[in-house]
Amino acid sequence: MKEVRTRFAPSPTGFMHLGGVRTALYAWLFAKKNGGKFILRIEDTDQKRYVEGAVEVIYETLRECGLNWDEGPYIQSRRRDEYLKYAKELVKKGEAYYCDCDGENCECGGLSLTSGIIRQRVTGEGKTSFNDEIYGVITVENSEIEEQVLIKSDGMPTYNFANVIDDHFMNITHVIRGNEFLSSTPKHVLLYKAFGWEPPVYIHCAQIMRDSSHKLSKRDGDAYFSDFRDKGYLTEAIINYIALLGWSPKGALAEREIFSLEELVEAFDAGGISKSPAIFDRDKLKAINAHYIRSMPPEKFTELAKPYIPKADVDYGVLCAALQQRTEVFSDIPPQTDFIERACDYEIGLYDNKKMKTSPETALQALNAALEILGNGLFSRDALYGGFKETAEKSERKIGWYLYPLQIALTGKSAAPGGGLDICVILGKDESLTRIKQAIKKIIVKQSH
RNA sequence: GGCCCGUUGGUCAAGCGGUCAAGACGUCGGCCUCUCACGCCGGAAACAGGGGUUCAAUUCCCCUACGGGUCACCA
Repeated sequence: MKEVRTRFAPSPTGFMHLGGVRTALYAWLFAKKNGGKFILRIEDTDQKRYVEGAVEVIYETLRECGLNWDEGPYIQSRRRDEYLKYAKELVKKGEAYYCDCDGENCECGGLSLTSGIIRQRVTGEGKTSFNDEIYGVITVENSEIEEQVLIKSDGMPTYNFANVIDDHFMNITHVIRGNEFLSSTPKHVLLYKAFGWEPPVYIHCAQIMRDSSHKLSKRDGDAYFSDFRDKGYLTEAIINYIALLGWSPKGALAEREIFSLEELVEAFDAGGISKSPAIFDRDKLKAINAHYIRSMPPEKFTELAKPYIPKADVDYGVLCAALQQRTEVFSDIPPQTDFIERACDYEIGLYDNKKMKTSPETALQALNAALEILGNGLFSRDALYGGFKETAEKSERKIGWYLYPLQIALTGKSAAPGGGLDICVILGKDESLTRIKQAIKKIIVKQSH
């Protein structure tokens, strides 16, 4: 059996697009699943489009995602003479010719041989067909295929030519790429035929879309892998989601959707790649990211969350435990923890709560009680809870009647990462007492108006 | 416009001639509860349309509609 060899062949013209990451992922998974090799090749034959630093971003992204390449990176621009050599061979065989400027769009201005342009010769008769693993047999009339340029006037090969030469000599067995190349594949097949080579197996993947009629583009602001990583998404979650966008496991695994990279290798199967484009769903990505966050060890969450939390003298253990269930993306943390530095500004109407049966008036009583409970006895969650419970029972009120106002007083927010009691423990005794006193003063001042 | 490809709930999707047409996200309702969440339970929601083939079509074929890709000395 021939060794499976796949490749990822991006051009360094920007940053890593999510679609590119997905293509790389599928190619990598396919190679690993079949015990083969994954090759990286940089297709930089268009010098005008070259973007400084883009190559490094490709390397870093692939490494960060765990998609390590077994060979390469091969750089096409450094192999230009190779391509020219094979183009000349085709000319010798009569399968290609120096551009004679008959082409409508030819710009070599009658320079003919000196233009340096080499085109493939295509007889307008017959058909060319190939088998795509996803789309099946595709056939086109040769009359539809143009006599494409192989070597440009600057001596560089075109994509279509370099791609074929490299895939052949790098022994690529399976070409996995986006289906924007589906239409140019017949040209590639014709080139293989001209050389007398065996074409690889083709696996074309449908695009990732922003909505039903636009693909996810760089202009949307978050089409890049780095956009998501910078917003606080976990790379495992991004990879997991991307894998499922356009591919799904079959049979017994059909209902499963949380996969580590290793598990994806195990489950991957090209037959599960879908023919139709998939719309990128931010909510779903977020849900998967949330799943990863919630199931990570608390210590790990604390470590990753710390940079997003204001530095202060608080109980991080309790805070992070509360935050972990409330974080879908790390960037959710700052707006939840802004109360740590000081209680947020609020209207005393916030004390009105139908379910808790509270109001600014009752809050005054509740906070005074809290002052007493906090002031006496031990400052621990259990001790405080006992204190509030006892007080609540004596007064025949629900514990929330005391604790909800406490939360407001401490945070100034109707929604906080934890109830009043938790916030107390997080802030500590002194800070809590200070804030309660301030809150009491605030209510009294407002009410006297 | 020519050529190529696609079309199951709002989204990702399972299904590969006979199913009450999975599951997840989202959404709605409920439970839990010191807020908000988490968790749990439940609901609404789909085979683009029309012809065939067949005892039987979501599944096979054709047409239409809609969508996408491609028609460069870009990849």
